[in-house]
Amino acid sequence: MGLAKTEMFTDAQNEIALFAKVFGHPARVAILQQLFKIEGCYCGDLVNEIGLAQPTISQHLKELKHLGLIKGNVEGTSVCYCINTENWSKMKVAMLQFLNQDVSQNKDCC
Amino acid sequence: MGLAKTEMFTDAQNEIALFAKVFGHPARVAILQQLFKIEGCYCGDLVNEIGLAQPTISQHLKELKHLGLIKGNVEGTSVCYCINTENWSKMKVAMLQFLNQDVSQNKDCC
DNA sequence: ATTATTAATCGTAATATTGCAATAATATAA
DNA sequence: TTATATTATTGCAATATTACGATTAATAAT
Repeated sequence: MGLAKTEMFTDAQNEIALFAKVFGHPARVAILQQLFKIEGCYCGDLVNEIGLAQPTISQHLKELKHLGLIKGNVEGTSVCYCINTENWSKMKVAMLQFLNQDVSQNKDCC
Repeated sequence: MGLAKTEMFTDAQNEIALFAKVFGHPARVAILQQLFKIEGCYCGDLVNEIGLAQPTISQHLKELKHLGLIKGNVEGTSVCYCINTENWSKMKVAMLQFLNQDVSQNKDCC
């Protein structure tokens, strides 16, 4: 199969999984960290910084953009990428709610 | 390939990616939510609750256990699963640090 | 116009993931 | 001991992911 049965789960569960999935590769983690750190965030800079091939970085950027976590602006032959702060905040709401769950009663049931 | 070049990234980046990856499937999200919600957390209960086949649930539980986020205790023929609260907290430290990043200066560089 | 720069896309190989039927393993009950 | 209940493991098919070379597209510089 290789394909998740998303119809069996709630929208909230699928949303969390989608966001988590995109964070599930260290290259995308590194890209996002770099975008938070650097103001000038050209694609080529990320290729140099991270060390994967240009098409590979481009592909990871596409996934991040597709989820709305970053945006890219064409500047001549370059493309400037940066965090989509509004959507990042929205993502955080969902993820934090999941991560901040607490065991209701007895700490260790088993 | 299909295989991440982990050696190019920091331990912290790889750790975040590993945790995120395990949250990247709605079934594992659902399992964890159920374990937070219910005290008696038998494997069979999860099969009924979630609706995937028993081997599939068992496999997802294995991954969660392998990362240390849950623990399982044998009780007769059943196995009681629950959140490993200590490790969950440790995971949260790493994930929150990543999620709480803030853009340093100008909100939208592009 | 030609050439250089930069990034996206295509095609493909290698590997990983998901899901389940069949089976095995383990412990309890009769 | 034999049957029953519960979970783990194995094997396999379908699909997804990762990575990159080759190419294309688009703009800028000469």
